[in-house]
Amino acid sequence: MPNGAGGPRERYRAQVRAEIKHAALEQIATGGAGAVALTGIAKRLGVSGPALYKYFGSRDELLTELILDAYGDVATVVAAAAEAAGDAPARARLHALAAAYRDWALAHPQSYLLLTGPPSPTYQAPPETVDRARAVLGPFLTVLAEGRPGPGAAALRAQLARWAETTPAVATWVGAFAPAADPGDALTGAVTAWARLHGVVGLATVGLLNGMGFDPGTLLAAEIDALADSYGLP
Amino acid sequence: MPNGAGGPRERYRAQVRAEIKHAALEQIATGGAGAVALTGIAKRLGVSGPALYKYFGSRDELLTELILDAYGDVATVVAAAAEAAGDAPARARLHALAAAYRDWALAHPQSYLLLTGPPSPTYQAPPETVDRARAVLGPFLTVLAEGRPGPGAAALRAQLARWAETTPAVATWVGAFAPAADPGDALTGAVTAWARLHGVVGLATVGLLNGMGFDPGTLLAAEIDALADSYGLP
DNA sequence: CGCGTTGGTTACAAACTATAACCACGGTTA
DNA sequence: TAACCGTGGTTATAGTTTGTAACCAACGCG
Repeated sequence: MPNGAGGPRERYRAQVRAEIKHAALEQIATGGAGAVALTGIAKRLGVSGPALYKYFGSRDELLTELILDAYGDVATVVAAAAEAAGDAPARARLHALAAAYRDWALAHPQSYLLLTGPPSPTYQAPPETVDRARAVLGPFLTVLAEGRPGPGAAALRAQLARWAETTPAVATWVGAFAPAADPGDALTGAVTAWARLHGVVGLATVGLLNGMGFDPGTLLAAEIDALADSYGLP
Repeated sequence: MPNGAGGPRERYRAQVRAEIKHAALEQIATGGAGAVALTGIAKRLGVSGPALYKYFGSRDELLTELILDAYGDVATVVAAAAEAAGDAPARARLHALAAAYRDWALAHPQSYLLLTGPPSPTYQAPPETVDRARAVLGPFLTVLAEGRPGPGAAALRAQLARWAETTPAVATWVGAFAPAADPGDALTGAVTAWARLHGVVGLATVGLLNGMGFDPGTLLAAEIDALADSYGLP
């Protein structure tokens, strides 16, 4: 029964795995997900070639773990922002969450691309990613549950309410982050916020906003403010 | 001076280039941009290997051309929607433009990913893409020039107005699509619409919206409607 | 103190991009 | 009409990449 520390072999194994992931993250930061080459990592680590296959079964397995780590990072950052925002007005808290998301993404653009783009043709996203994504969106659920969607979102709200009714996992998820709220309202807000975040951040990380004479943060702030308006957040 | 038809050599060359691009698009449709393998295309075309280098200098050069073609396709589709919408109310026209964009993206998700994601580490986006992107956004400029941004977008509007003032190409662009409008207002609307489009469509094409119990089109409609609201479009 | 798991190596297969050298056909032109 | 040379095609080759296979050494555990 391996405890947290484990034997010395396991400790070494964990450390080497961490080093591999660290080197892979450097590759990603410079060249994107496609630049993660196992041989390159091996060279950088001083070992050679197939040794890495003792630690990761394949390149995709390594990428999967990096993706899950990245999701965890952004979830942590967003949760910390929610914590730090304390009991500020809902609109201010929403802006804080969005800023945390944006800052993380713009600080690690290639990692964000890792989350939002299929890195390799053979890669298949693991199912755990949906749980991680829900963890990221949780705080938004909490904040937006304090408002109500406008009439234009009625159709969306109906679909999401039905989703929450028919899928227990979703109901427990929204229950965990917005206990007293109407699930349809909260989900509508979170999904909309997600789309607006990705709209700005996705374009920015890909570089399509470069040279357009405005700051992505300004655009995102406007988008989030409009969302707060239509939700009637104070 | 090559006329439209050109000599027989040029005709043949153009046809083979088109066949290569067609095969590449099939590869993209199934496996994404990373799946474009020159050897695979060569096999499919019955020729072998390096023959393709007589038509495209490199894999990236082929991808570049595909990207420019895809931008052209989107621009055409959106322009056609603007044409078809005729003189309907501005809100209806905006929805028509957004639907055209969404339909194209969801019909060719991998091509959309080609536009919005760096396919390979070595790839460098060509400068023509910005012109193409502006052509796509043009009709949005026209429609949204009929409204005015809300107070929450004041900072963004100021930055974009300054951009239009300092960059002649931008001024002529907005002048072509929204002659009588205030550039800051029109640009704010187009950029915001672009972000909302990409927010929904980007998430959908990557598959992150799968299994979430709602239709991306519904979300996008709500987003566009909210945009029309804050712009005061009839 | 030895035994076996674990980590590491080299060798190899397969796929890919890209270059080089070379051949054959066919359109253009004298 | 006939030579020419440019174009498209070939094979051979170099260099990377992901993986697998076989083998070796060493370290930790009982």
